[in-house]
Amino acid sequence: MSNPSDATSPFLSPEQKRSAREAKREAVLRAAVQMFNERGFHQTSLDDVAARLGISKPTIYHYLGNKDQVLLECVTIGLGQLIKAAEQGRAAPGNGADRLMAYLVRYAEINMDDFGRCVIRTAEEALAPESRTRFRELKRRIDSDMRELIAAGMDDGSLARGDVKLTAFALAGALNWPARWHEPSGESSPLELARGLVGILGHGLLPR
Amino acid sequence: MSNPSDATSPFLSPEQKRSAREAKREAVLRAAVQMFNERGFHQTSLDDVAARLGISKPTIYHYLGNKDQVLLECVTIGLGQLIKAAEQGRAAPGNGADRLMAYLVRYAEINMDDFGRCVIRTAEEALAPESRTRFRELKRRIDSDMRELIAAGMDDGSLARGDVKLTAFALAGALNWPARWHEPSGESSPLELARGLVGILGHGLLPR
DNA sequence: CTCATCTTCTACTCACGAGTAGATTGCGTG
DNA sequence: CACGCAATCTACTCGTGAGTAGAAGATGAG
Repeated sequence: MSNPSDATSPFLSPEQKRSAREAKREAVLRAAVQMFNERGFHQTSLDDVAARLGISKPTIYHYLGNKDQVLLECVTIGLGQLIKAAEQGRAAPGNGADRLMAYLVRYAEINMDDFGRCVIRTAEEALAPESRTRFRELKRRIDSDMRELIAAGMDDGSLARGDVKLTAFALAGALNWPARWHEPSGESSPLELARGLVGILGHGLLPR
Repeated sequence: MSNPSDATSPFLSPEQKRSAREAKREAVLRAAVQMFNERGFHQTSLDDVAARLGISKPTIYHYLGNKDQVLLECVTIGLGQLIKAAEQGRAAPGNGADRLMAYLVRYAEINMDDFGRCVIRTAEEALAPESRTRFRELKRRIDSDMRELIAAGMDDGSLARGDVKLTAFALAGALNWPARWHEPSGESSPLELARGLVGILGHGLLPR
């Protein structure tokens, strides 16, 4: 509107510059997270990441402080998606069980995506102490979100009563695991898989 | 019996020497796996492991070829325990569901133990290519063991029918996860936790 | 007694990769 | 025009840790 550079012009407004910078930062994170997921954090040097983007290592340092921060940003993005999913889950229609299931499906899907996979595959020890603390805090938040949804479902009678904490661990484990085995190029889509897993967890192994 | 060195003698028979050597090898693996679990593989140098045992690094190399082999041996031990558990599970009394549940409890317990935890916490990328192949083979074996038990239970009607492969992934995920969060020094014992988790998986989230 | 073998050590080498110094180019502003 | 700032590069430093060379002490065999 008030911005005079609607068309393709080499003269960028301050706002455009900011978002260009932001886009580059994100491109670095995206490339990094994919390589971390493919080859592992310790097997991926920042030189490798730079090469993938056709840039040099100091450029990465221009956008991000150090390798630890690159990883922390990646997992923070993934955890942010999970937090958002919990908010949406709480607002979903239906009873407690419906809301939990909606959340769980989304949770599993995120864990098959770039940043979500990174959250699961990242061992805390890989992070520097302060980053590790931050990582733990966010994960604790995710855990408490899940427990809250579970407890609500047990309270309204739409879920079987049981140990909330243990249930959360069982669900998290089952739905985190795809981050380790699911091949993005595989036959079945993340959504199908997510629904399948949640179905199994909902009904249990034993016949009804 | 025929061995003249029953009492404590500094003169060791060939057999004693062999087992002494074996004991040292195992001590190295035990120390290594504990440190890998605590601090992570990449954060643990063989100098660290040697220091923990009060020996020097070349001594480790005297018993094991290289760091990769140390890790491979550790996970192989863990996977061996899981294979053994499957054999015992197949021989357990009761119907298919009973056998599966017995196996699952044992499976979860192993994953809270030193070598089992290492299996779960070890990312394939950490291993050298040939070791990685071996690791994959063994894990595939574990997976097929579990699927076999599941399929048998579905066949005899003691388990609900469903997608065997997906069910195996859901169970494995839920029961592997404790390797990441369970604190050996925690309140509840591995056996209790294992039973709790298996109970949840058996009955499902929804009320019956 | 001597020689081979096993165990262990001290003291290296060497590659890799995180992180930095400092130059360069180019745009935008006073 | 000159200066500052953003973006990017080439070419380093430097620590760490895997793996090795080679010596030294014990033990047992011929």
